[in-house]
Formats: sequence, structure tokens, C-alpha cells
Amino acid sequence: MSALVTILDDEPAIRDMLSEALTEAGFRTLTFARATEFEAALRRTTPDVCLVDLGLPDRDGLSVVHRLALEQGATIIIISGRAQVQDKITGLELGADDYIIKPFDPAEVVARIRARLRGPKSSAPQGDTAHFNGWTAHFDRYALVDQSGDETPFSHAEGEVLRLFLQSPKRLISRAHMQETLGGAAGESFDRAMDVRISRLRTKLKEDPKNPRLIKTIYGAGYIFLGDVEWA
Amino acid sequence: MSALVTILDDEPAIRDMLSEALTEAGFRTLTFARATEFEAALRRTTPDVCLVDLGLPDRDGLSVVHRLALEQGATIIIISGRAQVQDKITGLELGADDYIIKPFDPAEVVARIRARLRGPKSSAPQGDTAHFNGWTAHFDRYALVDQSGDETPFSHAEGEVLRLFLQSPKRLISRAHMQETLGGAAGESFDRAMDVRISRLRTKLKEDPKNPRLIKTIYGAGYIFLGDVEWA
DNA sequence: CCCAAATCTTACGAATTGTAACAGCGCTCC
DNA sequence: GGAGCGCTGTTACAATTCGTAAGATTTGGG
Repeated sequence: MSALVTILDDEPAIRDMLSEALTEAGFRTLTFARATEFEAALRRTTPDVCLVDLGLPDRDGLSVVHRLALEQGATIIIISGRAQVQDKITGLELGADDYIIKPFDPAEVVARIRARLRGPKSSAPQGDTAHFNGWTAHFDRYALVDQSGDETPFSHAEGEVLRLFLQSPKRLISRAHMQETLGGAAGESFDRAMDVRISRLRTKLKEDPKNPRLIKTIYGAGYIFLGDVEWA
Repeated sequence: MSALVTILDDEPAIRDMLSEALTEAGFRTLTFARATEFEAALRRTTPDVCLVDLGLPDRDGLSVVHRLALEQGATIIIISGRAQVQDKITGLELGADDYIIKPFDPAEVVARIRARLRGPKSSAPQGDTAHFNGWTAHFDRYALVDQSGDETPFSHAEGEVLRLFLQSPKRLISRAHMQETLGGAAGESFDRAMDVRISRLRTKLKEDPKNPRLIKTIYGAGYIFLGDVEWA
């Protein structure tokens, strides 16, 4: 499946230019003129690359970038008319991965996106075992082992969620992202399945329902896995 | 251990400028004037980031980039005087991760390197903890800890406000700015919401309603967060 | 002092999430 | 083939979060 690129810019000409170039390059695209539309869409899909213009009518583009950066996954590329070095630095520090100045050539944007997605230095290939906070997860055996050596089996579905958490500890994982990477289940219908999976995982991790220490819920946003993970 | 950055450029002035900026930013650096020296060094060390100038005397920089890219691992950033789009595209397609045009500001280079090392999915976001006036705010755990160690959880919405305050202590934060930065929700209807958020936050900070010591209201303007903040 | 505007606080309800109970499915073992 | 078991999604209802509404309180100007 080709990568999904979102374009957030208030100028129709720029949206069209980018959308055309990207489509021709083989990407899927979604365009938005306003930050609110864009953020509404994020609840349903998880793009791979987000192009964000800083000069938006309804919101400061940097706040959009910041929010995006807190979520996980997508690479963020700022497109802006502001060419000051300080603007670039601010944007990059806020979490953007690249900063392109208007006017630009769409071919360069395509090349930069490709360079991002090439993703060679994606972290080392993961083993099948991870340690965290006294637990050991054996993905090859589908079992959790606690400090005293007791073994608790977990299912495939539970393992998918656990792996996702262990791959991105201490970061907000949006609900949308989880549904996309896991259950996929094109079923648009409201999926409480995810909640149930997490609930079951929590039980196996012996979490205190009133005060979860490992899997924390962020109301309206997603989940965050605390815990110091080390892959073996 | 800080990351190792190599600089390959035939102009001494540029080498020095970059080396100084990067060292100050906390990186280790190695500089080279010729491709052959650089490649000899690669047999002994493995840099994390390689800055490569395209206009080298002894070899075409692109061939260096190409060879580096095949080894997979280091982040490659081209620094070049050639500003043509086609040059950029060629460089990026050959395997470079970024392409910076001369003349440049070293601060931007530092910011771009940081953005790279932060990585697409580097799991450790910088310490998300701040201390102020006896309190400690753990944004990853969504909890406030007071001097005696008691922990008070705070919600996502409260955390957004708290973070905003802690990022700009002792400065007036206008109501409009807060709504713009936070009020994200679809309809920007009622603005009492902000008051309520702050009210709840004050309660958790054990503020005396008659005499708030940390979050001060400026009638008709906004709020000021007093307190000596130190991010960890 | 008096008043209008701004702000604080409390209560309530819509939306979101947790979890138990149930149902469908595929599997193994008689 | 059928009973039994484990896995997983669905449903239903409880708990939590957070914005809205409304009344109380404070502020600053006259």
C-alpha cells in the first residue's frame, strides 16, 4: 500500500500542485485548508507524512505541528514562507522533521518525502523478547514472565497491542494509530474492540484499575505506555 | 554518549564554523578536508551523522554520499553551493537524508541534525519533567508530586494548561493565546472552558483561592505563572 | 459606594473509556 | 460428528473526563 500524505495549506494552488505531484509519484493524498478539518480527519486516519503550512487562517501552524509531534509515527514536514533561521529552528525543535521554504519545487518535496520514507535507520531489528519493569515478554512463546518467574500466556491480539506499546514506550499512541496498525479491520463501525484488548492486557499485567502504572489512558487522545523497555 | 558528527569540506572556514557550533551543541566532531582522509577514518569509527560538501577537490562528493548510503546507518546531510532543484533531487535519491544550501546558518544545521537524531521513532522523548516551588510535574505520568512525595494525577486538558504555564513562567499569557494554542476542539464556542481548566488546576496545586501564589489572574488580560521553573 | 464586566466555582450532562457478560468462531480431543 | 475450550468481537452498563451552563464573587471605573 502506498504511503498516505496529508497536505494542510490554505492556498488552493499549493494544495493542487502538491497533490498532483505526489499522486503522480505514487502517493495517496488528502488535502485540507484548515487546521480544524485536518485534526478532525486525524481521528479517522493515520497519515505517514504530514505537510503543514505555517500560515493558516484558523490556527497557528506550529501548534498543529506540536500536537502532531506528540503523537507517534508520522513524519512532519513544514512548508512555510518564513525563511528566517529562527523560524526553522523553532519548527524543527517543536518536532518537525523537515522545513521547506516557499516558493518550492514540488519535485524537491517528493524527493524529500522519499528520503524520509526510505527509513533505513529505523531502529535495529527487534528480537522477540523484551524486559520492562520486572516483566519479560516472550513474543515467540506468547508468554509474560514476572519477577518471580510465573508465566502468563497472552493471545495474538494481546501481543500485537503489547508489541506496539513496547516499541514506543513513553509516547502517546493515538487510538487511530492503533486501529490502523492493528485491527485494521476496515470495519468503520465503532471499535470498542481496542478497549477490550487493552483491558485484557492490563489484567494480565496485574495493573491496578484505579491507578494503572504501565498503560495509561489519555482521555480523548489515546494511550501511553510507561516503563523502561529493553529489547533483547 | 553524545553523537559523533563528521564534517567533510575543503573550506577551513566552514569546517571551523560547523565544528564549533556542533561542539557547543554537545556533539563530538571530526573534520576532514578530503574524501580520502574521510574514508580512511571510516574504517576506524562509525559516525552517527555525516556532513558532506559536494564540491571536493579530490573526488565528487556524490560518490562519497553514495558509498555512505550503501553502508546504512549514519545520517547523511549534504552541504552544497549548488542550489538547483535537480541537484537536490539527485543527492536525496542517492541516499542523502537532507540537503542544505550554502550559505547556511550553523544553528540551522544543528537543529536539523537534532531533528534527525530524534529519529522517526526514537523512543525516548526528552525528560518530560519540570520542578517548580516544591512541586514536580511529570508530564509522561500525568501526575504532580509535592514535597512530601504525595502524587496527584492530572488530566490531559489540565496538563496542556500546566505545560503552557511552565514553558513561559513569569510572563503574561493572554487568554486569546491560550485558546488558540489549546482550545483545539472543533467548535471554539464557549471560553469559560479555559477558566474551568485553570480552576481545576489551581485546586490540584493547592492554591489559596483568595491569594493564589502560582497562577495569578490579570484582570482583563490573562494569567501569569509565577514560580521558578526548571525542566529536567 | 454602585455597577457592569470579568472571572471563579459548582453542578450537570454529553462524550469517552473500562470491564463484565455474552456470542460466534475455530480448534482439539474423544 | 459433537462436546469442550480458548480466542476475540459485540453489547450493555458503570465510571471518568471535560465542556457547558448558571449563579456567586471579584475587579476597576465612575
